[in-house]
Amino acid sequence: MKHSRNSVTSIEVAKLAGVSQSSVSRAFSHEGPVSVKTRRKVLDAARKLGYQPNAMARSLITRRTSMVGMVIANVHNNPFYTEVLDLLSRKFQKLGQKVMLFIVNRDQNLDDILPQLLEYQVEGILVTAATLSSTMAEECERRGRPVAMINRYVPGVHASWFCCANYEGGKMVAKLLLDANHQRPAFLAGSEDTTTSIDRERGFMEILNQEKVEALREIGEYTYQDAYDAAIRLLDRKDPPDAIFCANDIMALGVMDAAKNGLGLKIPEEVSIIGFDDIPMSYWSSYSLTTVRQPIQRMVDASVEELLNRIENPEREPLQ
Amino acid sequence: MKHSRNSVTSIEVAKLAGVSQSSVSRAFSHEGPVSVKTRRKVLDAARKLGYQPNAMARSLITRRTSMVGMVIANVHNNPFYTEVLDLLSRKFQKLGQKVMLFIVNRDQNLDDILPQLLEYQVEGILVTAATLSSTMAEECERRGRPVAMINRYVPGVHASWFCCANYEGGKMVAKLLLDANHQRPAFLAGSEDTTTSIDRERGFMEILNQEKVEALREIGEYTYQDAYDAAIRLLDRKDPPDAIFCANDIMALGVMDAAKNGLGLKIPEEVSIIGFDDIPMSYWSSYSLTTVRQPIQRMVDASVEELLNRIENPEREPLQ
DNA sequence: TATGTTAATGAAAAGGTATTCATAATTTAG
DNA sequence: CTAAATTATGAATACCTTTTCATTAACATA
Repeated sequence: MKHSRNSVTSIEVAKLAGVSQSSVSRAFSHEGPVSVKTRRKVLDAARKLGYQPNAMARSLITRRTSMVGMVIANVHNNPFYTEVLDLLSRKFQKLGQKVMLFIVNRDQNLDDILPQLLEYQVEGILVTAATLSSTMAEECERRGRPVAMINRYVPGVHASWFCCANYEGGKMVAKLLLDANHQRPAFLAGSEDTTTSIDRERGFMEILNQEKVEALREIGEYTYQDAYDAAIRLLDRKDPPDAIFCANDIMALGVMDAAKNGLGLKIPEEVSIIGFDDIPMSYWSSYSLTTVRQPIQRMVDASVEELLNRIENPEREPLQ
Repeated sequence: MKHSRNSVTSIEVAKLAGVSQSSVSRAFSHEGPVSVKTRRKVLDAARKLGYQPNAMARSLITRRTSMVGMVIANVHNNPFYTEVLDLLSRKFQKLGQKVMLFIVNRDQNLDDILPQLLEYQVEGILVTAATLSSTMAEECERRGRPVAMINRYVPGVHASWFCCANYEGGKMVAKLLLDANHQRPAFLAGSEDTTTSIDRERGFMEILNQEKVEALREIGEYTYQDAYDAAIRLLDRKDPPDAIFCANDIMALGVMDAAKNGLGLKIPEEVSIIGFDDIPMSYWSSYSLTTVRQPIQRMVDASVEELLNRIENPEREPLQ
């Protein structure tokens, strides 16, 4: 099947403008010596023909693509990552980077995604809310394609990562609850294999253990419904908790609804609920959720800038 | 700045495998006659060197990129489009298409986005919740890059579009309200320049006009907060509506919170509220919103399939 | 065994650009 | 007004593949 995309090339533009192909190239790349006269001739001809440089051909010779890969999970069930995605995309756009997007499941293996990104010569990869195997991360780095991660990290691998202070956040919540005289806190974990949940819990328990306060524990899967169900289990026992710290906001909202509407409990009189993320919905008047804010804009800015910086200033001889 | 991405080429693989570069290419492209022996030699050598074909070089000669452009707005403030984005991305992935993503503002001009997509040789463009100028849409089509739109359309332009039955949905809601004996309905419009809001309102008003029922009207900007404020204005007047049909679900949630928490009204006893989209949050027990479902999966499937189909079977001679 | 078919291989070209190098045109300095 | 320095230009090359074409190897048929 012949695909004869009627693409007009720089040669045709050159012919029409009465100059060489080199001059066309120079007129378009905002560098290189071109007289204003030929530049004008070229741009005129280009407009007439609807010419536009071919980024594939250019990247072949410049060895640059201005493309980055973006791998993100949890977009559909966690507004926090929706916002991350939004901010990341806009930030990359503003800095002139094209984004090749892959949306995956949180627990999905990326081993078949990464090769695709590398095949398309992305210059760097940003991974969010998904976990990269250490071999894969190293493979990318070895090929000179830096990797930056948001809210994940791979121990022992040379990749940049940007997490908010999850551990400290957990501690903060524990102190807050103890100060408010809560006797029987609970932690509602997200998935067991995410460092965010683990670190928040670790900080939380650290303080509670220090004060010899025991805590209940339940697990959800980072979703509203899972959290709702877990909250019912938690609150329906003989010795229910008087405060629940949730691994993220979406879960906290599920817990609030379970307490309020499911069991008719008053919040915060009968049970306090605390989230993590500070998604827009936590402000909604049906919830007014107490939560720990993640500095999302700063995390996005920092990760993007680090990634682009590592692209522009590659470490010497990444391989051997 | 020399960017010496230590990329290993097919030539080096050929050398190591002791075959010609052509054979390397054939071994990787799952077509073409290759003996199992040479294929094995090639793949061995490739693995040893960490070789991977360069998609840029390939696309240059095949004139195919397997890349599509995706332009989407309202991702951060409307979960409906978050889900559209998620489903679209996964669908494209499943069909072997790479996605170049642009997240824009709803009212943003796409005139600087489209050239970037064309420059990178995307084979088609999918636009969602953003509006494409007719000249731009035609420009794409003229270049043989089909355009498909979800929930938008450009009159008189040869681009595919997929909207749910907004007009009929609006009529349906009006009938529902009249059947439930509502006397004083209101419509809360989203932005004035989106066909979704316009069409839903048109259907809604059509039925009300038929029955000589007058309707109140307010405008928000498709956001929770705007809708909240508009609802206060609407419900705080001497002659408040007894039912509010909102242009989308997110607005309906804002309206519900305004009615319930802001003004202490009972829903649905004192005022009925109806949304449009059927986002997950409409199920949440704090809301239990009545809403019109958009067949999101079908819209996504249809639009993607149509787009890819038009890519594979281009109209004869799109230009003149 | 000789001949005709098919499969496998390598050499070479093509795809559209940026860039180097040599040459030509222009400007500046002397 | 000439020499030197600078700027502008075009021809040719390189980037890394896929694909065509011609050639060779393998195989089956007569």
